[in-house]
Amino acid sequence: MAANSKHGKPLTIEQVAAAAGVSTMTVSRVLRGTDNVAPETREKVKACMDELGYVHNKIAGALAASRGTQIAVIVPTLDSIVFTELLAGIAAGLENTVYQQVIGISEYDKNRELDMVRTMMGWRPAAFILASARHLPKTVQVLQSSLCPIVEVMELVRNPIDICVGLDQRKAGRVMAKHLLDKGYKRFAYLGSDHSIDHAASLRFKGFQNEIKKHAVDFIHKLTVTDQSGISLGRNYMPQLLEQCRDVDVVYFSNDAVAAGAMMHCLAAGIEIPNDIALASFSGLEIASAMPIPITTVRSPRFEMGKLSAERVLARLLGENVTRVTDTGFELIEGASA
Amino acid sequence: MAANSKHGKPLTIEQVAAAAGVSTMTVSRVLRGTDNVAPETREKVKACMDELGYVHNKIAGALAASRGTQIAVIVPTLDSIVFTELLAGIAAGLENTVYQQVIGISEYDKNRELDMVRTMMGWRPAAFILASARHLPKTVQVLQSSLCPIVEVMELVRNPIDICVGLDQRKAGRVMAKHLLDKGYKRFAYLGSDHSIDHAASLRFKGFQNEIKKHAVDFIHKLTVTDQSGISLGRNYMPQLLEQCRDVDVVYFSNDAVAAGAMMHCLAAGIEIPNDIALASFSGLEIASAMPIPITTVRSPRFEMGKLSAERVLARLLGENVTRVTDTGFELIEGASA
DNA sequence: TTGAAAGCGCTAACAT
DNA sequence: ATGTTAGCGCTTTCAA
Repeated sequence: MAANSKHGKPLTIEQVAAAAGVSTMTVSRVLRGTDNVAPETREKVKACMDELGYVHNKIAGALAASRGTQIAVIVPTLDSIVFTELLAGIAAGLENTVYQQVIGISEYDKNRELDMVRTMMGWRPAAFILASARHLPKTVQVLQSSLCPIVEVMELVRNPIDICVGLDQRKAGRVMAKHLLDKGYKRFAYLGSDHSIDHAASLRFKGFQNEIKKHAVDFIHKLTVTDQSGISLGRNYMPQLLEQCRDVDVVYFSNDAVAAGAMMHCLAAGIEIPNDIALASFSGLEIASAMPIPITTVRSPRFEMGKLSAERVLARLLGENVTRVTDTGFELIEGASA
Repeated sequence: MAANSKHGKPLTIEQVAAAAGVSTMTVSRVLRGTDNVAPETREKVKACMDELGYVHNKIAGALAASRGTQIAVIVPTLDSIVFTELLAGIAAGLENTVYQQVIGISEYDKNRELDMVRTMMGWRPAAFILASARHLPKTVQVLQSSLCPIVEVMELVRNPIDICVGLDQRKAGRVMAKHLLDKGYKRFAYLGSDHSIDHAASLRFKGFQNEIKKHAVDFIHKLTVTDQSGISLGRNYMPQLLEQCRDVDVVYFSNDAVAAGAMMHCLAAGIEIPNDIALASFSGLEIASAMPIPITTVRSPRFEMGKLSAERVLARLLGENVTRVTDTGFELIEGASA
């Protein structure tokens, strides 16, 4: 029977030590699985911990060892599968280590990001992983002062604060533009969330635009809105886009959720894809391939990026030398929408 | 200029105190915004903290105060918007308090949930919020020994461990069944993820089934699969369902993502909704209303449940008396799919 | 309004 | 293989 803390206060190592007839240090060793403890002693201590229902106090542990086991992760939102898959990747990379991720949401707001960094820093995390590459100068300064590994993930940058794992967003735009040009499309439009919100999307836009400009064409229309990015954005603004420019061949979207929403409108309105209009996008989400007409898109390896970020962090924490910038690449997925 | 820790180790309160010419206690008071500190002293200390780039060490703080400011939240997955909206609600409820949520993912696995609870308990959280109502007995025991507020959210239960905020899942099923019966549907089928995985979905199924049985009908077919719940599940298994029973009027789904996937198949296959077949579901997700034919569904108030959970926790932490069980209700949303 | 002393529960570093 | 000692950086409690 567990005789755990009905006494008001949680148990301490000392009580376990007393019960097992050993010193607190021995219990501490068993707890951390370190050093050499005699197998029988270990078993005895473990039995006592079980019976008493003792739970290791990591607050005291982290203070004494002056290092934590939390990895602070900041993502812009959890509303996009892109970031939840990233988190799943990080979790996978951290599996079977002493480290755990602690998630913060910045809501695409740089000031909030700074607040989050400060708050999390209070818990003295072992490392930071940020799913963005644009920060306030102050944020960078605070991060650097922590002297711990810092990963910027998703977007490839030349001069990361510390470590970068990402893909070349401009190139993703270029590649899609090239693909569409090769297919003979000439009259392009763009629909997406506001570029000041989603920096990666704006880089893709620029990459795309640069490519088509090489062929002496430009977007004949660009509609960006400050609504929350997602299916509804595409569903709600596609009619407006089509009204504003009837002579479009193909629409490029900021991401698959928006493209899916736009396709919903087309299906509802009897607009034929890709005959009346073609659609192309970025992300490689489940929904893109599940649509009645699979969406032509570019898949970003979110899970892999998350896993790699975690691995970089672990390597660094072990004192290993680590590749500072990793281009994870991406994959063009040809659907039937273009 | 910030002269922060280039010295290797992070700054301590002591160094701030020295710089400001006060005791560490005074700095501590400023840090926590408690007690009475002379306004001028406060300003002076704050200025020093800013200049030095000091970040409050919450590990030491939590240890000394023997109480943490983290709220442990465990959700089954982040792959469903249902849970990310719940988290957003919790975050909203915690806004402008000293508390922050720490998120854990159980992956619908009760053993993992126990592990998570134990791990999180190590950080001595101020409270637990669990987005499920079924736990291992050991999990319940460990939770109870923590003596802190425990909220079970999403599913309404009679005898919660401590506090419950949720909706009556059976009733949600019943209400939809009634709605469909009223519309004259008679031949029902079901498609969803395996009931051993998603307990709430199985309750809705049972509620639905009980209601139709009152009218002397039962599901003519039920297809449950262990694939990960989502759009793909509906998209991939709808053909199989239709093949196995061609004479169905209406299909009830475990949730909107599955229903949306199924509708994708129908659209692709030229099956007319709701004439050839009607679809009905549960969740009230963005995608349900964005489909070319909006899906008839039942909306669960995820955000509100999250917010309320946080509020209950805060009230309890303030020593207030708290309603133990709250039925948040739900809303039938009539689309065009049934 | 401010300060001094005594821990919070654990672990590093050094014995033995 | 196990124990002893001295903190980790903060807050509590009590005093001034």
